[in-house]
Amino acid sequence: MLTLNVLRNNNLAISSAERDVLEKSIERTRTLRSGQLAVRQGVEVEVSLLLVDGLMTRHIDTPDGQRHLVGLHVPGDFVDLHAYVLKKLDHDVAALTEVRVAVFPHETLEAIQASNVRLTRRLWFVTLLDAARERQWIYRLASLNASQRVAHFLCEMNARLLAINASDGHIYMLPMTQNEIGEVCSLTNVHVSRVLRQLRESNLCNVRGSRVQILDLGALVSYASFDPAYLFLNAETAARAVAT
Amino acid sequence: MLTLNVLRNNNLAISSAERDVLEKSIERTRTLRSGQLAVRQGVEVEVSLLLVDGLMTRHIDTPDGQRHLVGLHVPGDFVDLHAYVLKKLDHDVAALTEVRVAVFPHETLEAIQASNVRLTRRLWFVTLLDAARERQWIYRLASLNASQRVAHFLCEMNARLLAINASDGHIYMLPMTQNEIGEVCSLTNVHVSRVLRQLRESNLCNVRGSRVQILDLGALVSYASFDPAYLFLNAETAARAVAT
DNA sequence: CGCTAGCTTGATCTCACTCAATAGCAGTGG
DNA sequence: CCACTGCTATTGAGTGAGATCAAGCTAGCG
Repeated sequence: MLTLNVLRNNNLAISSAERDVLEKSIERTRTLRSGQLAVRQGVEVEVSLLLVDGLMTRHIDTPDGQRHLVGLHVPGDFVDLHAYVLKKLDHDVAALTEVRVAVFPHETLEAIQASNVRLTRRLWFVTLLDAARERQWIYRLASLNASQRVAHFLCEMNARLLAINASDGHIYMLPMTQNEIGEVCSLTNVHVSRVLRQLRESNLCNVRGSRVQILDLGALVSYASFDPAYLFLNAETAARAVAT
Repeated sequence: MLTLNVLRNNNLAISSAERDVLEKSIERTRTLRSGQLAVRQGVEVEVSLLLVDGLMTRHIDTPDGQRHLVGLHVPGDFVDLHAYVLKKLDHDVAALTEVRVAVFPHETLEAIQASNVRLTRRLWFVTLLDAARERQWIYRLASLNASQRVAHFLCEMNARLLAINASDGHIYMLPMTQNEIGEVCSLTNVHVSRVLRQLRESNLCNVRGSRVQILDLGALVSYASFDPAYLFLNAETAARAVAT
């Protein structure tokens, strides 16, 4: 009963009975070291992974060896549930930090789909939640400037970590290098450094190493035009994600 | 039996029996005029729409009145099937041209989900196909320069229109203004104009008004780093999408 | 102690934006 | 028939945000 504790305090409307069903579907847990690839683009897979601890990325490699993040996962997220349906993914999945994942064989997911309409809908829902976040990432790249993008990303992570009690609303740990933040926001590490200084000097937030401290959440949210609707949080969490 | 003819020649592995089931789920068809909003962000909906004819957009409005496309739909696409699961969307859906859509009440989709596991999986699949395209749009914005982005977009549309026999592999109609292409690629209309000229002068493709003529598909694909894997086309269509 | 990875800061450059002017074309009405 | 309006596309000139290149700096760690 311990593995899926992370699903207890989140915003998914999953009942404890359903959590038990999922818990029973876990074949085993795995640990991946930082940087390790979990799923490679184009390779057929037969299991899906739920992230229990750490951070994982979805990223697309470019021909010139760069990579770009198209998703970032926190504990409680299925990192590749869409592989249950797509079978082959259009992107890589990798561990950003050392992580622990729960392994769900697709056979057991098929059993759930055949027997439990409501839980199936919840699983479908979380795959579409990923999609909603991806759309917002498009918006972020298309409409915001460098510092707004970083601010928006920091707001998103704050909101998502709030939902799993990994942020107190103002301070959270984000074990990412400035280079990796750049891979999210499509900026060079050099410019991320400048942007973080600017956000610090504007008294919006203070990012030092892995520690993110939001100094003025309301101002940061407004600066980044952050609206957490796309995260489908419960009302209380959504409120905390935008103001004190 | 006419409405869903568009599903006949595409890449979805939907049997004719399943197409019949879908056909019977159509409550009615609607016509929307160019520019008309079909779904507004945040408003609960009870039907989903399948695009039968014309082009539709998914877009996010910015606070300053700009809009950015996060998706573009061609005939045969469900434009908001994800609303069946999410209930409220995180973005708007609008008609780009005059369009005809088939209306699927969510009740009938629920009936399908309760009774037809395989078809449900196909529906889930197409919602995830949208997500795969959205990820590629992130990649496009993050990794490609202006002319590569436009080239990539033109390759994508060629591939998708090939799948529904609306492109012969080199020439297709794309009723979009340069401003709208800019909303896809995050460029100003002025720069889109320059980019199209550049692509024309490089003998890659010739875009005039609504007519797109690809002069050298192999070169265009290579220039844009276009790999159609994310579209999950059948092998034959995928091959035609990248070369003669 | 030296090595390496990550961060910081400065100088320069460039791609795409902004502003602005012009042309083409369709529709509309006198 | 032409004049007028509005939308779309084109082209030029100037500007700026963020990239690139390069040099130090800091801190953890064998």
